Amino acid sequence: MNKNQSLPWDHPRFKSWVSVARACQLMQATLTRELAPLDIKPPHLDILANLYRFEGLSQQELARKLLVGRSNISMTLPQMERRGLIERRGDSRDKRVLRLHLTADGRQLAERAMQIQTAVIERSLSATSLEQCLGTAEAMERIILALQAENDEA
Amino acid sequence: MNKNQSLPWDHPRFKSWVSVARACQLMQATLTRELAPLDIKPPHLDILANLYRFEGLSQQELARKLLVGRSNISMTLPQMERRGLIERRGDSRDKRVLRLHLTADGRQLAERAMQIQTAVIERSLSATSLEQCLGTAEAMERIILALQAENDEA
DNA sequence: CCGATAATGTTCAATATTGAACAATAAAGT
DNA sequence: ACTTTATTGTTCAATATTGAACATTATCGG
Repeated sequence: MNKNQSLPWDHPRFKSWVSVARACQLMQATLTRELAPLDIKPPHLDILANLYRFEGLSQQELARKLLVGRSNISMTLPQMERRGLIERRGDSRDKRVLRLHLTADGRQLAERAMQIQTAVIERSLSATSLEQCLGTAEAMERIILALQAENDEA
Repeated sequence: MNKNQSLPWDHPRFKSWVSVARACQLMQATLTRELAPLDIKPPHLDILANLYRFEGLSQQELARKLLVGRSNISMTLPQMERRGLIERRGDSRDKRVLRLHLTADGRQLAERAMQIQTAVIERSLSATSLEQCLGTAEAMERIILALQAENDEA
């Protein structure tokens, strides 16, 4: 009778989420492989893409968007700066913050990397209808809200 | 005209996938926090859950299921063995492989951890209908197949 | 049987990630 | 003005993860 505890694998929502997690992991692995020729990894792409879209972000804001610690950003950015991909300029009003900007090289690399990422996504989702994609996105947004609410109280 | 290149954020599938990835990251963070009292992290739970379900797995098989390198498993398992959660017994037919088993403690911890995980999932997906969960799972399975096919050729 | 090839697990160096402690600056409360 | 509290970025030690090189054992072709 299994100790009166139903196994997780019998929960439909649990099983669904396992599929989501696995797909994410595989996507990550594929993206890592495809980005290798550019000599960057998914975390770098995340940074480049965010700076591409949101010019002048601070390190704190960037860390929050990427859901990583400040120390992570603080140790990763200098590498990218040395590679000439980004610039860090002090904010004139608040001497604590550093505002982040892409260089011309960084912007170009960002475009190439995002093109690769888009291609991978298009390939893997090509068998899924637009409607189902949007439905999935909607479900994910609800989950994101629920988890953010939980994380905020904690 | 943006260099004749449409931005990724305009691709509906791209945007959908971003939601998926973000939800996964948040779920991971939440799970990490909720598992802390048991003094384990998501990777350990993955191992425990797989051994709970598939008794006698080899390290290689486990690594493949979890999508991590063999070396990862090879460095993580001894810790769990020292904690008395698992056992590694040599296979009698093939002297290369080690077969993995949960101890009584390991099984108990696995149950508690899976209960926590299930609770987190149920909470975060409660606002999503079963139909939509299943629809999402179906989409994810298709994506998994596509990505596995890609990874296999490479 | 024997040599070549493949599979399994281990080790090691390189890299990534985290959280805590810290210094500098800003904001708020008095 | 001044003390307290918060915020931002950095540093450091601890931990995780990876890929390559390696030793051991299996398997396959002759």
